Amino acid sequence: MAGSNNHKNTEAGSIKSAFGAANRARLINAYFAQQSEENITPDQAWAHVYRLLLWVDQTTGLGHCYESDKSQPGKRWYARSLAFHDWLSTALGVAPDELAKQIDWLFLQAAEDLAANVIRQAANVTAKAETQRKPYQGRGFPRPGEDPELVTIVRETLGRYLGSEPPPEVWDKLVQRVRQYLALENKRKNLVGEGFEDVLAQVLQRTCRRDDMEVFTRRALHELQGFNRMRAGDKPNKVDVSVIRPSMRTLVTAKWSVRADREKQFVTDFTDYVNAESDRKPFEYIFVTNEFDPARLMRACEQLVGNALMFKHVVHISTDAIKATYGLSGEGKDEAASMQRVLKHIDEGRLISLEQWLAGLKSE
DNA sequence: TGTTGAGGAAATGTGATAAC
DNA sequence: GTTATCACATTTCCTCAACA
Repeated sequence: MAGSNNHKNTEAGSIKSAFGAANRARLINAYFAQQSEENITPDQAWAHVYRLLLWVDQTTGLGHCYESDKSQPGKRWYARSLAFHDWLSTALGVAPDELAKQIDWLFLQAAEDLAANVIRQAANVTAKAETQRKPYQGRGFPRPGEDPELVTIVRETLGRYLGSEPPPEVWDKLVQRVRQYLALENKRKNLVGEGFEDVLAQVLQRTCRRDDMEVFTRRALHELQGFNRMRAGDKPNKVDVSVIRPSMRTLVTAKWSVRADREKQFVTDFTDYVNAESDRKPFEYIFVTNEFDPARLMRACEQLVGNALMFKHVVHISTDAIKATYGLSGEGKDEAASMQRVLKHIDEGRLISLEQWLAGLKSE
């Protein structure tokens, strides 16, 4: 935990970067503080990750397990999203229409902090903007936030229900609120990236509880025990999550989901790790993900370097969720085959659940 | 010593096109 | 007609140098 740059972020009510590392750490701590001790175990790890990070797709209302555009009604992943939603709400013990409120905790909290920050600074900002606009006063410059098209849409839709014409400031305010509402969803990306690493690190530490185990996030490779500095001038290679024990060094790449161009990065990162290794002892490379696409999972499980498998394990937040989501479907021929292969990897212990990985670390 | 702004890095999402 | 790939969009936070 030490080493994070807290600045003035710790005072409650004055959060500078709502989505930044310091506030994320604060929120994750707050989340676990309200959990009962007996709930913080490997078998509940998936639930903590999903409660903290998983969200509901705004367009379908269902738990997000695949890209939104492919999960629309009528498309192949809509059926699977329904199955996933069913599994998840059952597993968490909530009604399907209540799920949205039970998950996405980290984002909802951070968004609240962000909104509070905007309000706190609003007066300041408008005052500043006034002085900036002063030299152009009276020349009919566009007002900030002005959006005639959006106003037209609202006006035409409401039509005769609109009692009287609202003043321009009210239109501006409406436009601003709509903008903010739509923009909010885009900010999630920032949380799913580094936030996933933070949550994993906390889950690791809190469920394993070993004195001889250290967990780091985004630490430079050469600062980890037994890895050399790279050539001077090269930019340092940061490891998403690392688990250091006397018996083994585990380097983790954590990606909530995978995209083809990012798959290549796994191999180049691994090559860097191998080249930097200086203790002459083996280390593990592990991939933790919440990806549901069968082809992508299959490739990760089967990726070779030289003639050996690259990842010691591929870890999924919940292999039960995968099984439930795939169900009996599989429309394309290739896709059905990929699914079968992923299920086989689960049976054979190549693709394991977060619970299995944590239990292994704990009892080892 | 503290603040500010520019540029960089990193993340996922999306649309177009190529390949099968 | 589907899948893979590419290129780019969008957003935020971080770092570092310049400045008051």
